[in-house]
Amino acid sequence: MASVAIPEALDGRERLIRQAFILFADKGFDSVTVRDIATASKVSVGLINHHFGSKEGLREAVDEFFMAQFEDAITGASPQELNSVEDHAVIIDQWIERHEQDWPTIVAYFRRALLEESEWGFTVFERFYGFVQSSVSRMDADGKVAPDTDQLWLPFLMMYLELGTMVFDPYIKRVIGKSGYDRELWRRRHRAYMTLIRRGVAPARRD
Amino acid sequence: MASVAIPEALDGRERLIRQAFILFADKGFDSVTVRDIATASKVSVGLINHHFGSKEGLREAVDEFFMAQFEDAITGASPQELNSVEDHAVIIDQWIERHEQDWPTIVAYFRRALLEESEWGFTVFERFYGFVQSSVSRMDADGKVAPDTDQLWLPFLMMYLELGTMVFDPYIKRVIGKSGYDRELWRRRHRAYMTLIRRGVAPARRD
DNA sequence: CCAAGGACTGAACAATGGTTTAGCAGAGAT
DNA sequence: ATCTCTGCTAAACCATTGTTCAGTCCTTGG
Repeated sequence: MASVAIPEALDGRERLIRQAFILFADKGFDSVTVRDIATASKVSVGLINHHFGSKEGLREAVDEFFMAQFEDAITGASPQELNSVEDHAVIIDQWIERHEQDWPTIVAYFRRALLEESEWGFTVFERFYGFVQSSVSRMDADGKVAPDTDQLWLPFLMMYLELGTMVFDPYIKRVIGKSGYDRELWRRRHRAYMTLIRRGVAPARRD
Repeated sequence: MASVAIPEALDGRERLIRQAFILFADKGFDSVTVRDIATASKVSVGLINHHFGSKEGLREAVDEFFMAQFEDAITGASPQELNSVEDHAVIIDQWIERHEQDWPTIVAYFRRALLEESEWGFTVFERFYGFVQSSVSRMDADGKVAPDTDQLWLPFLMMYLELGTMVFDPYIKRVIGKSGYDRELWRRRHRAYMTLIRRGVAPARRD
């Protein structure tokens, strides 16, 4: 339901990948049986092993499928000019905007991958880290961050704010009834995030 | 290895709970078989169903066992006086300090619970949220936070910083070789966290 | 001293789920 | 027209895993 329907026209292999993507995102790799996937894709069980060798092989194909989108998004966004630490958040926001229709599935899949500690999940984490880290150190070179900033932890903490929003979204849904990526909520989150990064939580010092 | 060895003297029931706690934390509920647990606990498979009815029953017992520690920690810390938003972080730090010897297992279990979205995981999340939320609004009443602060998101963002440190610790280990809860690293994280909360990342404004 | 009940065992059971395999249909090449 | 390769099917296979059950041992109460 979260994602766009899978075109009937695609061949079995392609349907399997896309359907498995949705199912893995929704229930996690272990909880989805090959029979579930086959039925939902309207193919026979055997086809999975025929094309991918094993269930694990299917996972790899799905990871690749997902990574293609992710990679494209990262490289597509990079060339932009970064003027402050806040900018990288803006880039992420834009990416989310662009992927709006299947964002829920992407979040869910990402979430699973990160929490299942698959090799691939680590790759994604590392890549994201590199992205945030380099923009922080570039900003530092430009004197845009406080001199006593911890260059090791700041990037991690900033990642936690982004990744936390993904990983804990199911809980946000239960606490306030809507996804944190809901239009209005997301806008608010953006402002709150920016404010936190810009000046922390303390009241403005009256100088 | 992460946790203290289980005393031989304990009866089967108790050994099962503690051993399952460690195994669940390490590999996740689904990936641990009842035989694994039984063998590690030096009892027979049948004993699990004898005491807990089912594997699921054992999980509940383990959750309870875990919650007991958690609860005790929360209530033990609450009465303290809170003078700024930073203080709740200090309380958390103290708690971690107190649980040092089996902290790694606690983190791992917590992590799993959140991933699996068990009913219980939600309870823990909600409880933690209540804790952070109430301290933020109390601080607000005392004029300790900026007036335009987003009362909904700030607590969540602060939670993400704490929970992110737990949930992504396996990745931290792989990126920098040590756990984020490693003595020295943790100290640095504490400072970085405080700085972020206090004044964001921008250089001090020269007034 | 005997009966009862609870902790505990280990073999047997039944279901689940990933994999294998024999075979079918259709498209393209010879 | 036949051969062959490929996508695909469905039944059968078999290891794994949670659960059940008959029975042993030991402690406690009468």
